[in-house]
Amino acid sequence: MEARHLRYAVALAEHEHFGRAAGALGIAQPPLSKQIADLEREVGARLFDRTRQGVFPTAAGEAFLARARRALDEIAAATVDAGRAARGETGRLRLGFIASALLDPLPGVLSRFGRERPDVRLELHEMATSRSSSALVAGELDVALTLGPPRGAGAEQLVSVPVGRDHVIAVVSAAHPYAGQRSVSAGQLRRQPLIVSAGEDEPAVVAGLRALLGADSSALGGATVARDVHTIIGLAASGVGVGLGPSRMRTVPRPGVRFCEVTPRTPLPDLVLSFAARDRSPVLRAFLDTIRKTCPDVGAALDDRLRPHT
Amino acid sequence: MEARHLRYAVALAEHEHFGRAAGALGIAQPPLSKQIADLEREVGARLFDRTRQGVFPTAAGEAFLARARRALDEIAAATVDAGRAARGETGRLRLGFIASALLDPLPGVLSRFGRERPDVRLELHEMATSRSSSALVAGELDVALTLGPPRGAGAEQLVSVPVGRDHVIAVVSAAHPYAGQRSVSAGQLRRQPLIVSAGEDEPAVVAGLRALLGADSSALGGATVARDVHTIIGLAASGVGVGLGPSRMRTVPRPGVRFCEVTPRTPLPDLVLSFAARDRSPVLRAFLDTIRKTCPDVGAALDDRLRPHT
DNA sequence: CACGGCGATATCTTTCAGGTATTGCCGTTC
DNA sequence: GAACGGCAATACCTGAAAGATATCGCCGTG
Repeated sequence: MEARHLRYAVALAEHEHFGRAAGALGIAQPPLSKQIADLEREVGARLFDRTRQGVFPTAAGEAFLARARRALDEIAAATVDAGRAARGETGRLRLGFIASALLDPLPGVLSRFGRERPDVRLELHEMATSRSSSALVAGELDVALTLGPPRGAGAEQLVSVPVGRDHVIAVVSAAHPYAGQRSVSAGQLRRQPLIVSAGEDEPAVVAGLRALLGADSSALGGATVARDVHTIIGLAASGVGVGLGPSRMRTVPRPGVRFCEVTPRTPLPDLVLSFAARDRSPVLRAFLDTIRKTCPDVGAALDDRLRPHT
Repeated sequence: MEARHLRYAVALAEHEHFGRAAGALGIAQPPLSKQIADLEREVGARLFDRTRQGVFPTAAGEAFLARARRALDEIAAATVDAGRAARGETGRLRLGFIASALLDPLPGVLSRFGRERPDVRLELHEMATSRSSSALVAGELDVALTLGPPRGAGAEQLVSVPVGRDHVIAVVSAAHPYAGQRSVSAGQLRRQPLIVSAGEDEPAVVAGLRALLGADSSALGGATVARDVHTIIGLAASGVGVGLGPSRMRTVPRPGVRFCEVTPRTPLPDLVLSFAARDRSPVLRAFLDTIRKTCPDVGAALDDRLRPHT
């Protein structure tokens, strides 16, 4: 049995007349008669009563037609759904990210993406850089925001683009002596109780600070260790000491707190967007488009990475 | 798009391999490749990724396949459902009947039919003979049990078969002087308070009684009029008088009551089964079969009525 | 009784599903 | 790195069947 038979039966039921139904189908009457006859033979039951007043479905015909209409609806929906999926309007995007990405690029990216692709199911997984990398390689994530390029086995199958530069800044309470300064020097830091993060950013920040404070980094030994940047800022606000963290923490709105640059400027690993090089998923492409529109300076770099593979 | 395309896509998704899927479908590999290519062109999206490891649906392919599987299920169910409807296993039967039919043939018929055709929706409508007749002609009923053959416009389009003979019997309380008698004579009735029905059976019963009691039917003038046979029996049980009703009321189980024949035996109109002569509905045929099996003496009469039209 | 509308049948044409043979592309293996 | 092999795509051919045209048979109607 073919979809044609269903379409013909439905048209015949609608027009109650072989000639008119055939006309509506764009075929002549004899082929329609034959197709209906074939259908009835295959089903093993008469589906239509031919009377002088018109052609009407039998009880078996009604039962058949109910299913036929649903089948045709499914077939039509199949094409529509496939098209929507192909254009990336529906589907799923599994995003792995480090916690601090929630500070800067993610809020704008996610709200824009959610507006542009309301029917894409977003799955957000906060995880460390190394786990994101292996999850990407294993196909458990579609895209990731990590600190520095992904590392580990299979990393060469990934495409990575830096989406933002980052460096160490300090945060102090508004009452703190440094609060009025535009920047804080390494020497000033050595004389203060410090607050650093134990989160994903921590090793990078600590490494940066070691470089900043020089051989005499004993100040780090006594540093207060916070769970995340929010805690750093909270502790700094209450005057416990000078908080040190990634420049992205500036975006956390918090009264009674001042952010200062640290001199010399101490770079941190870039925030990096990465995904499987062979992934051609339209949802991913849509997400990359959103990234491109949200982070203007990323556009060219992304195009560079994508061109050679297409 | 044809069902073939859906079947091929589903098979390809299942086998993840053009050659093996084609084998399972009983065709060669090139036609399968072509059909899938045609399908992808029509849908306007690539549905399968051909990799060295195998052939796997894209996101669009997954969306398409979900619909395709449902469409194929509907198509398969269409044939099954049509077959069941054609065999009268599913559907609807609208039955009109006079109240007293609930006493005798209906309980057995309905319970048997319900057992044999559990998926047929039975619609029961108690109504007078004349309304059943017009409802049958108008196509609002499929079959009816009436008192006497259907009458009124269009009655000649109906087929009728008597399903049971009937006559007047009497009912009295166990304490009544007539209680021990096998039969009651017309003369005895003339000397007693009588209870008759005002229901559908009433005109027929009254007409029968008039014939029975002769010109001197003044006893009827003073008769108590009950709503239905249950009331007649109840009143008779309480000693109000002698109840008169159709012999079918014997089937009402009730202690403290005795039924007597009335002499001379006074026939009532037959209980008649009727349906539209042109109705070929399998559910109706199944119902007629049940009637035939439940009321053995009806079989031949039904066959007589059906043969010439088939 | 002739006519006209409608579905079925007969016959021919054309399209296209499916078969066979072959090519092209990789990945694997000596 | 060259030969091999597995796999999908392509080229080309064949046959079945969808569809067109012409006609028939059946009724109901004027």
